[in-house]
Amino acid sequence: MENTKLIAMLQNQGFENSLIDEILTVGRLKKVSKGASVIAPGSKATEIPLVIDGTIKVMRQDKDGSEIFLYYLEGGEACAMSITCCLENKKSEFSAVAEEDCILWMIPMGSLDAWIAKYPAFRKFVFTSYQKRFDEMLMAIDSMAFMKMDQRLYKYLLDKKQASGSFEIHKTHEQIARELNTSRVVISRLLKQLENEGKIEQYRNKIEIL
Amino acid sequence: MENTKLIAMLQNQGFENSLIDEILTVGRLKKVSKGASVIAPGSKATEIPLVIDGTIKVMRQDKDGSEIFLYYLEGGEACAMSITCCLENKKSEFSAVAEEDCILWMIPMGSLDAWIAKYPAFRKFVFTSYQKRFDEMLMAIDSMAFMKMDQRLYKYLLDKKQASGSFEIHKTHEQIARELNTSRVVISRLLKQLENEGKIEQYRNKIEIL
DNA sequence: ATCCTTTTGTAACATTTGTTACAAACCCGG
DNA sequence: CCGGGTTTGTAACAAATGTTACAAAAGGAT
Repeated sequence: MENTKLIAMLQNQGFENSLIDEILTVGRLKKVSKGASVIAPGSKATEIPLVIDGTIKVMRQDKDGSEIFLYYLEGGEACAMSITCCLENKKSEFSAVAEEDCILWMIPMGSLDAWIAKYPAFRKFVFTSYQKRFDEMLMAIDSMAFMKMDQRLYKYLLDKKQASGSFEIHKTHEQIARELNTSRVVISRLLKQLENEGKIEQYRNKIEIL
Repeated sequence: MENTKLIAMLQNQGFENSLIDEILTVGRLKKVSKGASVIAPGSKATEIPLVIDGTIKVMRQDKDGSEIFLYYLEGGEACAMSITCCLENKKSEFSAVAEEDCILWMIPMGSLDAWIAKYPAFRKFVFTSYQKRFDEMLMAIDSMAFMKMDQRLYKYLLDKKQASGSFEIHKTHEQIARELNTSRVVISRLLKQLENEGKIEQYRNKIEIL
């Protein structure tokens, strides 16, 4: 049944039938359960993950374990970074973790360059993916450069709502603090503020957006 | 003579001879003097600038005129963002300004997709460009996310030294403050600190890196 | 219910960054 | 050499963020 969904997804991208065949032949299904790592930083990508189902959280990390949330990868999206990693044979600069249980279609890098040369729709797909990631990295940059933590937090909550399609966010203050690279106390403080402003309601392990 | 340099540059990329011919035929020379805008935010790119000579400063801006420095484009490099803009027909998300007098080769977008399909070396060039830009955006993200202003400032100075090949940086505190999106007083304070630590020496309109 | 762990609330304080104001130093044109 | 603009230095203070410490509340397991 995942196959059906995958095929629909590929057709939806306008992929040529022979390309779809190749993708199905060459790739493999991979299930990743919530919280598991999809790409570890420093690892070498040899396959490109295409998200069939679920959400993947992409983050940047520094040496001493701090991290900063960048964006979510959702159904139908591929990890553009992996594409370059594959083509350039470079190490991953990201870490990616399954935000929910995920189903991925792993495409080995071997065929990539040829597909780009051969299939216009694939070319378009690859460049559109790049564009999206660029945009999202720019959003992350904008947040960090131009916004104070209270705004960043609220934007984070709204983005999370958007990505999950739910008004309820199941995260602890500690987790949120990690993703925004700040401390738990700061997040508690600002969440309380947002609550007072009537923008959210708080429960244990849960925040509801109003 | 710019043509000689351009051709050498293209050959250096391993471009196929027929591709070089096409690039020469289709493109046009553009000179941009120091301080002039190369890409205004919100403008639509129809040509891709390839830097023959000089340095271009690429920044992100927000609505109220604040900006944040992202990276420099130097000789031999193309603006990856313009490529996606062209292919996707989207508006520019950046602003780019000539940091010094620049000579550019402007390549109209029309031929792009065909070249990517046809020339392996061009494909490689495009993806390498993307990779570089991604890396540099990540560096910018790392700075903002994980570093305090004093470190960011020092890194900024070292990057500028790297890009210009000179130990002397001809900028005012005000200009630096703008690029790091902070205030002049903060920069003066931190530069004084760096001076006390023996890392730099300050003069009017000039900072020397030791 | 009781114990234990996790999560959240809060206070007090330190550090970093931003703001305002003004003086001093420098540079250029006349 | 004398104004007048620009650049830099500095102080005093405000606001935002980070840190430490501890208490209270919630939930799960036995």
